[in-house]
Amino acid sequence: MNDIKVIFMGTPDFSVPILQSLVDNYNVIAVVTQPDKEIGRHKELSFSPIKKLALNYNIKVIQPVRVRKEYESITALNPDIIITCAYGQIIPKELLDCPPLGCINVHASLLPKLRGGAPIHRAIMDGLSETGITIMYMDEHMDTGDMIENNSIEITNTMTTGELHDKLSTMGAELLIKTLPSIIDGTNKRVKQNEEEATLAKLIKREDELIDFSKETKIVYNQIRGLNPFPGAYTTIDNKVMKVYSSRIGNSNKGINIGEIISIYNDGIGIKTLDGEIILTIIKPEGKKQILVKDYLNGIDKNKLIGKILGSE
RNA sequence: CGCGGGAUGGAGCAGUUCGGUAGCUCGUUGGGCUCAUAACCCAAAGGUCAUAGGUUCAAAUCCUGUUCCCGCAA
Repeated sequence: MNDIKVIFMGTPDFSVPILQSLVDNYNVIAVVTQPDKEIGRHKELSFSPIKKLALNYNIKVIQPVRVRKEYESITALNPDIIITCAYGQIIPKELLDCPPLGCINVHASLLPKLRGGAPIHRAIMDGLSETGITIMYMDEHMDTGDMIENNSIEITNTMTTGELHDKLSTMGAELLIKTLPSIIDGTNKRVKQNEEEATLAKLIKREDELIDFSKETKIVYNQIRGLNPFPGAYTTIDNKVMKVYSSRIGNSNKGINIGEIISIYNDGIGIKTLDGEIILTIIKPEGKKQILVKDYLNGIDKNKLIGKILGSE
């Protein structure tokens, strides 16, 4: 059964372990990924992580600009099954109907919770205590198809998106390999999603990255760890952008102004929030590298820092 | 060549405007104090000032090229 023809569609690091495990166990005849992008300051052409892996194994790579229109090179390969994971484009009906065993998606949440493009970031930013992986059939809408199998994982209070990403990525690969045999021989489960329980995990936009200190401390804290390590939460200081990668919750009630620097600690700076204090511990000032606030404080006059307002333009 | 910031002992910075002794806060090492300490006191080690060339009696500083890092925009 392992000689069935598999096509994998995916793009970022998250989908790399999934493709790797497929390559190890099945006959992957082609990989579909996003087109090469000009990225960075000097517009260097960059391959997606999935393309790099595929090239290592000499697997055919297809990179449609719009897969909605350019699906024929994929259907022409007559795959038995298509497996997607964080591909980045909507799959057209023509493609969904093509493989006899269907189109299977590996999604990084416990559906119907957190449908959409940023389920890992949103799980932490929303302060959830649990998330997971769902293996599902795809349909014409975003993450709404019937569920086959899932596996949950606890989100601890200190976990970042980066840590959760890596755990879910590994879990997704394992669950897929465990589930695939039943899909191939037709003995798998098939459960409809409960629409009433559905939530959305929208893509992260620039405005989602700006820290709003007028929110509760817990919300700010979740935002910061939810955007670590990428793309990073940010605020401004002296009219310059400052990214914030790590923080802890303080217990001071000093200060009047939201966003004001109210305390200096050995390892961080305390900022006034709606209901208390958030202590920033890892930051990246504009033009600098990411540094511990402990180190940042060595180079500046601490007395001048007290009373500054962050995020005030 | 999209716009901008940056490179100075192990870390974070000042010094560059106006050329003239390598400085600060930490860390490290050794010693002291202390019941004790991440606290305090004393001392020491540690820097081709990213790199190449130019101007000059003299360059971290002025001029030119190069490399690397970062923010924005895509």
